[in-house]
Amino acid sequence: MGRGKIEIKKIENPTNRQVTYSKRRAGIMKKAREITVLCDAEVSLIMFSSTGKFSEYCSPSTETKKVFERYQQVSGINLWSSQYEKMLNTLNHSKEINRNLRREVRQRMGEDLEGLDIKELRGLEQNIDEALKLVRNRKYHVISTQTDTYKKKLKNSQETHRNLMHELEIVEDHPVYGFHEDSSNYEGVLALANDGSHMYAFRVQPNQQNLQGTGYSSHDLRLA
Amino acid sequence: MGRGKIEIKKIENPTNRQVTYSKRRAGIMKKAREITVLCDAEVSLIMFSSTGKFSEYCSPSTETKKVFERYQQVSGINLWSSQYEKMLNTLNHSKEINRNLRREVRQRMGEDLEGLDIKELRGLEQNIDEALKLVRNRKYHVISTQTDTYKKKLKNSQETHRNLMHELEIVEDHPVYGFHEDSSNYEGVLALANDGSHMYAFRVQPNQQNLQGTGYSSHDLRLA
DNA sequence: AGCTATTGATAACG
DNA sequence: TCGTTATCAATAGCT
Repeated sequence: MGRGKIEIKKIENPTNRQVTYSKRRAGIMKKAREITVLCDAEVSLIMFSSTGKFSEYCSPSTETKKVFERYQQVSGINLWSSQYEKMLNTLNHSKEINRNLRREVRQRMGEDLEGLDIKELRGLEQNIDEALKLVRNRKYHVISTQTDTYKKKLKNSQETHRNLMHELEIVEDHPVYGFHEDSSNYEGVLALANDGSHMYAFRVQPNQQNLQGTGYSSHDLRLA
Repeated sequence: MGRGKIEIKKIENPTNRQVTYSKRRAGIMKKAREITVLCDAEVSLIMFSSTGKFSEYCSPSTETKKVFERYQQVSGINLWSSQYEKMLNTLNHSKEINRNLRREVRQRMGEDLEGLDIKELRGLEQNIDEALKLVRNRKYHVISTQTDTYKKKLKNSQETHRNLMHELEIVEDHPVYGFHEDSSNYEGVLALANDGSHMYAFRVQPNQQNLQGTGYSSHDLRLA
């Protein structure tokens, strides 16, 4: 079709090639459009010219993406194997780390110890023992900091109150009236710090409860 | 082109439609082949007939998969977002769990305690204390089991030896000669169980050393 | 599937 | 890139 038959082989003249590409691209696009309409077909056509210019046609009822998915189903070719498998590996890796971390946590809680030999048990014991000391120290540190704060607050409040009394010229001897609530709070902290009888589930990550299989409270793990 | 012009709209007669599809499919395939050769282009053409029959053409130099990848790059459309994003979510989720587990482990080692209040510290302390007891119990259990085994072995060996002596009619009084090695092993176990001075890194998952950031030994974590 | 009259696509040129 | 046109190619309708 044209002013003369042409051989089907690469057009060496780049200008001619580009012109021919444009014309034939239009033609093939039209054909694609026609076949989709006439024959109710689903078509995806993607073209890159030799200069890298990209064009596509896709039947209106669908998307290129959908066609690809269907293509994948029919052809059995996994289009995203490279990306997908990479990620799958990463995921499996992450899950394995997860399993191991969970096991470590359980062992640090005194569970799942069957697989450990004496050496490991001794290591674990020492390690936990040290951890206990560290946690105790930290607790005492926090407690003392907090009691100091309360003491200061109390002192300040008392002074403020006393000054207030003076200013109001009520010089009767009501020693620290009005501070009952504060001082009870202060005692509450001490009680909290020393009372070891109240058992509750220690939960390091309270926001984790909805995640699959990751209630981290000691209680949960002990029951699992 | 044909014995008469036709309107470009769906052919209602299914037989006709199928015939036209076949003919035009051949035509468009040929066009695709021609443009790839003539213009040195890269082409992917995928078609599904109304009956679901699948055909494809792809320029010889490449693969449909490659074309898709290039398409994705150029169009900016993430073709496998559904699959991919799902997995990405799972991965991120897994990583978050991981982070939290790591934190839990660190806290159970007495690190990273700054974020915990008194209540939580007390919970952690109690929890670790209990874990310590459990680990100790387990250790003693293993030790006693192992010493029992050694005792039995020793006894058996002595008896065997004695019988042997008898059979060889060497009736001189060499009490348990030949058992020096065994009994020293037995003592080694006890020494191992009671010697608390020898510091070494407890490593729950020795096979994890190559995984990113997951040397689980107490030593590693303490230095991290 | 073939055939062929007819329309459609396009190569060459302006 | 665009229009024209002579020519070849595709195909609609029929067998």
